[in-house]
Amino acid sequence: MAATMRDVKNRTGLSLATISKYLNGGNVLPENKVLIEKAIEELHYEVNEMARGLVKHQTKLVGVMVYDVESYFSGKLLHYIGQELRKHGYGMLSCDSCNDEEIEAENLRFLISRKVDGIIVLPVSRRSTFLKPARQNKIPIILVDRSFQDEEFDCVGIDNKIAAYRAVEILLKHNHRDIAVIASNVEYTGIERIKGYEEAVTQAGIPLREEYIKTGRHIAEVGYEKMKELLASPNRPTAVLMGNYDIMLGGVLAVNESKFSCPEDISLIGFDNLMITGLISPSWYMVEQPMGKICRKAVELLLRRVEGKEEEAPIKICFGTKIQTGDSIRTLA
Amino acid sequence: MAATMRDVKNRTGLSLATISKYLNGGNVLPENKVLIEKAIEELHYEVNEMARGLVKHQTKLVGVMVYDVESYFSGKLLHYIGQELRKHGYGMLSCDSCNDEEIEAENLRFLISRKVDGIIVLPVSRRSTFLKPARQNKIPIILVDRSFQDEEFDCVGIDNKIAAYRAVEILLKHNHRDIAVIASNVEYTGIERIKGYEEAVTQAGIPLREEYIKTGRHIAEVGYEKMKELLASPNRPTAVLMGNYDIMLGGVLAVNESKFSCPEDISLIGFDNLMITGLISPSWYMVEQPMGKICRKAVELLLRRVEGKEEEAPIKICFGTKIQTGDSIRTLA
DNA sequence: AGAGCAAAGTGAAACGGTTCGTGAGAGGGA
DNA sequence: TCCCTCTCACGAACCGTTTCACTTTGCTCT
Repeated sequence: MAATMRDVKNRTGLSLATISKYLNGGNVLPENKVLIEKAIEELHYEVNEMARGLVKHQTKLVGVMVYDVESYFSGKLLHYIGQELRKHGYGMLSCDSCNDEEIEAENLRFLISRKVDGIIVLPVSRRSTFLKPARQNKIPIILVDRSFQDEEFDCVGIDNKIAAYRAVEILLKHNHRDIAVIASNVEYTGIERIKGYEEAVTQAGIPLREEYIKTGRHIAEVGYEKMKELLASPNRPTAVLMGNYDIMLGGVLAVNESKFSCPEDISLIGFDNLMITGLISPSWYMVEQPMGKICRKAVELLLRRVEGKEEEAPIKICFGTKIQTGDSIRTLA
Repeated sequence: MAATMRDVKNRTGLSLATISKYLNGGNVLPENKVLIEKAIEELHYEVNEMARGLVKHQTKLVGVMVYDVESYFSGKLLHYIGQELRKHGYGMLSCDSCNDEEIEAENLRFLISRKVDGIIVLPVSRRSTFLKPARQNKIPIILVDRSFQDEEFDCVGIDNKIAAYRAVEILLKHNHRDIAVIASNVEYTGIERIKGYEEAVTQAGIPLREEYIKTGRHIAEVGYEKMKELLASPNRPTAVLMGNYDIMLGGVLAVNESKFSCPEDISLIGFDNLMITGLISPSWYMVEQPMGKICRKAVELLLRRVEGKEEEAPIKICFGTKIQTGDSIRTLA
């Protein structure tokens, strides 16, 4: 059995209150300080954060729910958020929603029963209803990357419409006019990106074509299937915007398997940066999100809520994006 | 403030003991059961796992420490372990050691003060000394993938020597004789793999060449640098075994940047499977670890320790590996 | 020397659960 | 009808901290 404060008390002859004061940085006589430190050392005493949490009504634990840990984007997010949280003395309880709304709802209950101080969520669901139990328990929530229309939550991310708009702009500058998009239509983010695409194309005076707008779930398989459809089409586009990391993964796989090559036959621009960029030939044009900044801001915002400066209004924070250049776009005549 | 058992008690008129019995699946009169369920529903009551843990001396939390979350291997591991843990009602507290021994030691203290029930670790350090505090606190520990020589811990992984041996065997079968290896020499796993390489080469009657054995830290940069050295060497090898995922990442990057191409000029075989395999041309030969199995076993073993069947002796479990074929090896005349 | 006052120390009551030893009531057999 | 047994319910103690309201200690100042 691990040592407790009572053991330290017995060894030093001091009271629990004094030990507690020492542990929390209060003033203690130098000789007592030495005494306590010696006892802690000898007993290998470590504060029981659980007991502390019980009386302080905080666990120093933050729940992080991501739509799919296997996705590179989620993994990266977990990395940054975990690091940032630790810096502030918080632990991270991560949950994988496996792209499944039911699992997501169940994960939330789990986090609530764990009494986490706050939750950061990169959601699967399109509607915020599943977050209700957390609301009822007054647990602060920060949305990352994806937002909802139907209710007001704090949210940190990028302006997806503008980001997609800029990506299409690049393609237009290379004289492409037959531009398609493959994106997710199951979450707000994807829908915004499609809007950005439509706006850019329309503003360039090009009529929108139904067949050039491919949508589906936020998974690699969708990218793969839809890219195949585009390549097989009699009106094969000259360029494609792939609206998120997973779709890009599938899309490029489809191109590699086909008789067409990039950028000779088809120009590509993707979303979200990859660690593996250097491994791929040709290197890609990509819309890059400032993941580090996003995560730092999300944690900062959450902790402000947790520490309870009762600022009511939900805050939405948008960061700008960068375009990473590559060889995946061909300039047309 | 969230509802507590006391609220349920007041609403039902029953005692705390009865509510507790209900919550833990004990027998309660049907009418009381209905009463309790109604109260829980109305109050949105959720058990406070922290308070429960305090008296039961368990947090239902497992710490998982990985050497570097950014590494694909670590991410995958976290995914499987987290999933498995949840299945058993445990939460996962994940820590990133950032390839730094000091951070690793600090993370351990963090987990101990969090009173985790057990720890699964994919270590950075080569020596087990940093795990001492956990030992003193009698927290069960399972090592995954990497092991130590100097002390006895439970460990789940693969037989690294044999895996590397088999990889070299493949190269030999394709008539390669000038075979180099790039691997990590900072941890047991890498050292074992180098041994497997040496054994296979020696047994084929080929003398070992100092210049063909490149070692360094377990990071992509090492793979990049060492591969460059090999390619620039007057005795350029015809084939290279890349001893882990990160080194492979760097190694392939170096080849792509060079005037040489794979498999025409140089044959490659790597370690650990990638999600992105399909994206890369040529597709790679790789030694594949059964990650799912490894993680399931690690969790199973840990939970057995946690539940305290006091089997003393440390257990080492080795799974077999598979070779994934690809186009990255050329058959020599 | 004695009053006054910080600074440091203390005991006890929480926090939200579990569990153990008892007690009350229902049902069954003689 | 009485006794025994079985099922549920209950009160109180406890888990390892923090914190509140005091008390003690040791100085300084007059």
